[in-house]
Amino acid sequence: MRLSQLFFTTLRDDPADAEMASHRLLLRAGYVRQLGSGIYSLLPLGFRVSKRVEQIIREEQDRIGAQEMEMPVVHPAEVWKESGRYYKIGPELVRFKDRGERDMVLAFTHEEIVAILLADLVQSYRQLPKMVYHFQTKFRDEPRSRGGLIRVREFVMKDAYSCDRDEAGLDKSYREQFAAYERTFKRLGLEAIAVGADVGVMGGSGAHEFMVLNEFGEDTIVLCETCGYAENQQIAEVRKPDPEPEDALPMEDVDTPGATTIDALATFLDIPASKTAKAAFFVTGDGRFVVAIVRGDYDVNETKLVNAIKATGGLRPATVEEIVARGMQAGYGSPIGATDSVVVVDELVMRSPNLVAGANRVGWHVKNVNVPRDYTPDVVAEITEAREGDACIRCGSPVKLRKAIEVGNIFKLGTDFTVAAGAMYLGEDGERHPIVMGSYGIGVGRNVACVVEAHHDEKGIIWPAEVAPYAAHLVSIGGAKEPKVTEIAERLHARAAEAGPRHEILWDDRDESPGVKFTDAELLGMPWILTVSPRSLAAGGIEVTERATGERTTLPVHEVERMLVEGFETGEAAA
RNA sequence: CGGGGCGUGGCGCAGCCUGGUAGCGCGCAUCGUUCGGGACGAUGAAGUCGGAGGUUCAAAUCCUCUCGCCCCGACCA
Repeated sequence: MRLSQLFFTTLRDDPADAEMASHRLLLRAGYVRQLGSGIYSLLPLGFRVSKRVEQIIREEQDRIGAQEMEMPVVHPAEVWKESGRYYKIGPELVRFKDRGERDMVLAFTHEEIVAILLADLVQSYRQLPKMVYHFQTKFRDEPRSRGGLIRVREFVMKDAYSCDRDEAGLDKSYREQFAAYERTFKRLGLEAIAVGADVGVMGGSGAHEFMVLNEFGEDTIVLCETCGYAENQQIAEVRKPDPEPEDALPMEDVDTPGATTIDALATFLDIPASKTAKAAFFVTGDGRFVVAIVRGDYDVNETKLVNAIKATGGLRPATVEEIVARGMQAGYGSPIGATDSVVVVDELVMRSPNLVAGANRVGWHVKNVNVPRDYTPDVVAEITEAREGDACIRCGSPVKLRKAIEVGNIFKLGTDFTVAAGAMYLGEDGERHPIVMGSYGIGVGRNVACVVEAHHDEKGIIWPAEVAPYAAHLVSIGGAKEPKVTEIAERLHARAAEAGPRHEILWDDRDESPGVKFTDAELLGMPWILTVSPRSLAAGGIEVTERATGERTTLPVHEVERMLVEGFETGEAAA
């Protein structure tokens, strides 16, 4: 490809609205352009990278026997009503009416469609297992997109679905996908960590998320470097030391003016936060009022809380009026005397004696509160957020908390979707059974951005060879005045093109100064930069620079021609 | 949805407070000189100042509404 012909432009200044390196570089180097919030165009360079990423994913899916297909982006809402998710998912699911006033939705994901196809196609256990996948656009009207391609509203996802006879089959499919993901991310040049994850609105019995550490990540993962334990903070548990045993003392009101926070309370009474109880108030999507109690030195983990009370539609913080209406006082709250509330108490509070809790009176707390002596929990569960330095649940070493980006996930779905769609098969036993599904997603654009996050320097992108849009970037210096240079550049360019699509190179044939060309070459990030100039020819041929290391060698023209055809990955260039 | 910020040629920005009819750098076009690390000179093109309404003799500037984008939070396979 001649750079002079390419549909793109590089920017000399950093775009104002790009905080992450990947976003800034992809914009500056002319790989993507933004159309709206969370909506992007892939320019030819970005499109090529995207296709290379897809190809890696495809090869690894094919390797485990998944079959590529394609499902639609626009669905009749009926399908989503049957599975129940039409009502379960909020405004992220885009709804509209077609000309016939029929309810329609934009594809949020494709479990429903697979389940319908299964109901249609599969009758017998002999037809199972099956695994299918596609690369298809999803639209999720997220409340807030951010980070360039990291969190967008419209994106292409590889979503695969396993369809098995039973749980054992699902386990096998799940393990195969797990392994395929490990190979995929390795080939993409990403260090992805598989962490245990919450199943969320997908339901099902188990899930892993593949996470890449990144300070701009939206998830926090809990890691143990000693034993390798890794889980999303949403579900991660840690060992909490047993409190010192004490005899339960009688409750006693204590005047605590202005102490509306745990910090203020602990300071005022000169006690550790671990001797206090913290109350948090929520309202569930199904309208229940929830008081969650954790010890003052911990925070409430909302995901765990949701799971503990099986709250459909999630949680929102309660308003002051809602709290007061149930006999409690924000800032001085506790379940003592509360009415019309679901009281969820963390297990650590249950075994912590004589805590200071709210008196439900402004300015007052109560000392020596003991549960269940002083109030009755409706639910006792582990609902705290793991903290940096807490003891690993497995080995007891201090854990680390790290921000991370989710580059892929795998879910054991079970039979919810197939039961809803009536996707049953006739088993060897002569009985009808629901097909057992798993679902496995990888966001393509997010992975492109993550590759750039992991592979760049202050000058620009450094593509791993397997995802680079072109095999090499050819810089010719001297322009029209140097017919010999131009002739050789033409030849290299043509030779690479003849060798096939994966060998194609990008030739900067513009009439620009060498400085501009080198700068752009480094910004664009092809793994190899080939320089042909009067100087290089005098030195014996073509200057070959490895983008990642900056190592340079000058090789004879015929040698470079050979490499263009046979590939650079073999490593001769650096030798 | 709550909080904060920003919309002025393709990109980055100034001008707004204190109204007087739009400017800088880069980029772009033409010509010439240059040519191994974002060259130089000359000439030139390009802006409904996000949109609507209002105040005023006069609005990029003041007021009201509105749209969009970014960041933090809420949210989130």
